[in-house]
Amino acid sequence: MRNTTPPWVPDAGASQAVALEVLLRGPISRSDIARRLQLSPGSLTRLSTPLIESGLLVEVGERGDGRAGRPSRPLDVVPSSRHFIGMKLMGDQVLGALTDLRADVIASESAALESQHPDDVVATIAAIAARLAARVPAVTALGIGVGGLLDDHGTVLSAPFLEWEDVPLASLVETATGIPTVVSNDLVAFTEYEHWFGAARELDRFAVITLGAGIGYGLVANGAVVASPDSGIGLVGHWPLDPYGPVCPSGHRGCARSILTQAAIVGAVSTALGRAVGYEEALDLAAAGEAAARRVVDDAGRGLGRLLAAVANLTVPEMIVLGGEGVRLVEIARDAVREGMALDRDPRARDIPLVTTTGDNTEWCRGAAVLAIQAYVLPAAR
Amino acid sequence: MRNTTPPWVPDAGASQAVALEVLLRGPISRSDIARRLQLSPGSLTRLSTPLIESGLLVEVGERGDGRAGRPSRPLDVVPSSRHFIGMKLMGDQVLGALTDLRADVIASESAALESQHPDDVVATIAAIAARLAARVPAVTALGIGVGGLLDDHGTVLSAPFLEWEDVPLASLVETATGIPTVVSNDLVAFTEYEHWFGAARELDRFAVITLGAGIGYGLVANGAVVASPDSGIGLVGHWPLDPYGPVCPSGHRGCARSILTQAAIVGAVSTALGRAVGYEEALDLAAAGEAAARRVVDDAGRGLGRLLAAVANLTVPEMIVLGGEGVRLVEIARDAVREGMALDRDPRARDIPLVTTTGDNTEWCRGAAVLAIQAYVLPAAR
DNA sequence: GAGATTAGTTTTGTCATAGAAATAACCCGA
DNA sequence: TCGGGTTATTTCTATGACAAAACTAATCTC
Repeated sequence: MRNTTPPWVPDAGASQAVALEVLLRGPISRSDIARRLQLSPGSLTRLSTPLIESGLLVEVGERGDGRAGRPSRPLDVVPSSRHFIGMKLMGDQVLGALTDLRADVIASESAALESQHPDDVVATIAAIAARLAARVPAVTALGIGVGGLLDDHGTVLSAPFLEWEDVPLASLVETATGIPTVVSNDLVAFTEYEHWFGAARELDRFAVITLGAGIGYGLVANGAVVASPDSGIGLVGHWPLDPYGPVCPSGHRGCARSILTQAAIVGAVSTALGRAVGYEEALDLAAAGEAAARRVVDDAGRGLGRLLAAVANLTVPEMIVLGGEGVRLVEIARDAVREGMALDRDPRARDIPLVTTTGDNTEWCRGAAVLAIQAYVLPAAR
Repeated sequence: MRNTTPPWVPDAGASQAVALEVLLRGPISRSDIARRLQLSPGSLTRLSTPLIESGLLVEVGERGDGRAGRPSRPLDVVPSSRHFIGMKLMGDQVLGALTDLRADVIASESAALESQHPDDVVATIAAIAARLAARVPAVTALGIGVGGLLDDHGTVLSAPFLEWEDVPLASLVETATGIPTVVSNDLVAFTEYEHWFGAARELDRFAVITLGAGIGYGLVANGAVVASPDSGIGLVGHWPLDPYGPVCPSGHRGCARSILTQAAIVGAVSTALGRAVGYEEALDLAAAGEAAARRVVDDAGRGLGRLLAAVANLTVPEMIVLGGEGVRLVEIARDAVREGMALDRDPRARDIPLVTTTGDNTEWCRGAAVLAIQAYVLPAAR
């Protein structure tokens, strides 16, 4: 299984920029691109023609939007001209998705892990990749999101949920599959997805919070993801939200993990009701007005609101994207979230739009696919 | 008094980039610039020669640093080739400083405000500017830092400490002085200074916290200041630091303003001792081991530490710069600061260097001067 | 003093770009 | 229906910024 896809653009430089502009800003006319990139109209003809001839771009239906003048002939990428695979590595299973050039999911697969040994994990990854790759002529690149600490070369420095240390995952997978592979932090991947193709597309500043087994956080400022070697530690997990709240395993009182995680909510509601309930059931009960569940969910919502206020105060985002498997909490406890947010927020400060994603599990895979797309599309940084 | 300075560089583009590189990275050899800007050595000769001939750059003493090969002839800007004025506008007075191209202070002046009426304030500003400008052949640009909300064109939208709303300060001052004027938020200015010429020079990510009458905050991420229309509200002022702390005027318990400001510390120590003490005296008492002062100062230090932890967790900075008139608190309560920071920080997360500035009042002026320098030096953004 | 090494200059050819003018394709009102 | 206004795109050409390569310069090492 070899990578047979043609290169992204024949040459680097302005061609790259034009292609990237079309990839990111969807159908866009030559003149708009010229304005954005500060190029002359003539240059745009010269640059776009070979990209169209190579099959990467196409002219899509004219846009006669009622204005005077010759209608523009917007350009768009052919999403299906390249395919990518994005995977999310979890403690007990691997999720994978086959996507196009815009990270839209074409097919998805998953498989349970037999063990957490790197060899088994790589074999599982390769098996999923093979099944997904069989559906298309070629897969250009593969991205894997891992919750943990990583270096820049795709080595997992530390992933507690797998009990891994210093596993060169990218090169192992690349060898096993023959597909160029990038590995990065799952939250960085998720954030990149929102940045390139998701709800925060085109925004210069936004934050991401995910709810689920843990609390995830990602940040984009000045048009790029803010990442550091510490990304992956989960720095907001023990954020103090409620001085009178429950105690978490590390001994913090009322920290984000003790209030906001699925386990915390399930535990609190189960204890209150004297029977085991699931996460969705807990939210359903709260929505139906059951007093104990309502209280737990509202406390969580208020805590989330305070966390959002903290993020908003320190990073002045234009939007906050909420995601993760547990994101329905935001919907059920929307008033409490707003209330908690108002507590720590100056009334003069502008309202930050809160956007929730579907909470679908393939979200993580799309994020990982974006990593692969970026590795293919972006000028190689040396 | 007219602006007679020559333009920054004859043409835009690569020349700009070379000049900027030299301005920001101090003495630097042609070959280093070529590497940084991805230009060929030949291009560097071509680009640097006219800049040297125009008097902007000079070759400074050779650097034979023991390595083999021909020694480099580092280039540097001539700081005294251009002069700027930076001002800090306060409720009762105006501070001004005359600086060179690197925002180093040549002379400083201050004057009390007769009233807060815009006409009086502008007259005071113009008087200081005239006295400073008399010391040099020409002043290229003038920058003013204001604590409050501003728009992009130098209009003060809201400055509570002056009771101003919608005052077009930049154009008023420009008319009164004849010097091109920019007005911006004082914290943005301070942050730009640290970014361009201060302790955080060259860093890609850092945060700034200032202590004084209020608590200031600034952020640089991905190599640029993160600013929003909300910059200037003072969003960290009511950050919750201590659930059992004192109550601030807005009714928040244990918020940053109620613990960290000079007024809060002075008030707490004075109450405890039953007599009025000043800020420096309160810190002196704490340093000398006086129990009540020690306790107040340590509480403040711990609170500051928790604020720093919050900033560090959400913005993953490479450094935090601490400044403002009250910055000596950090020195006196260093252990408490570290302790507070450790409370909310994952032990696996890397240590963030804390750097304190002098707390000198001209710091704010240098920041404002950097605004003027940037307005002159940066390619005009359209 | 020869060779290695790094810095900077000169020279030359290429190619990307802007600029201008032409063409295309629409709208609108007469 | 036709011509004028308007915007998009193309064609053509001249400029000039750039890289590449060869060369000079100035040091260190052996």
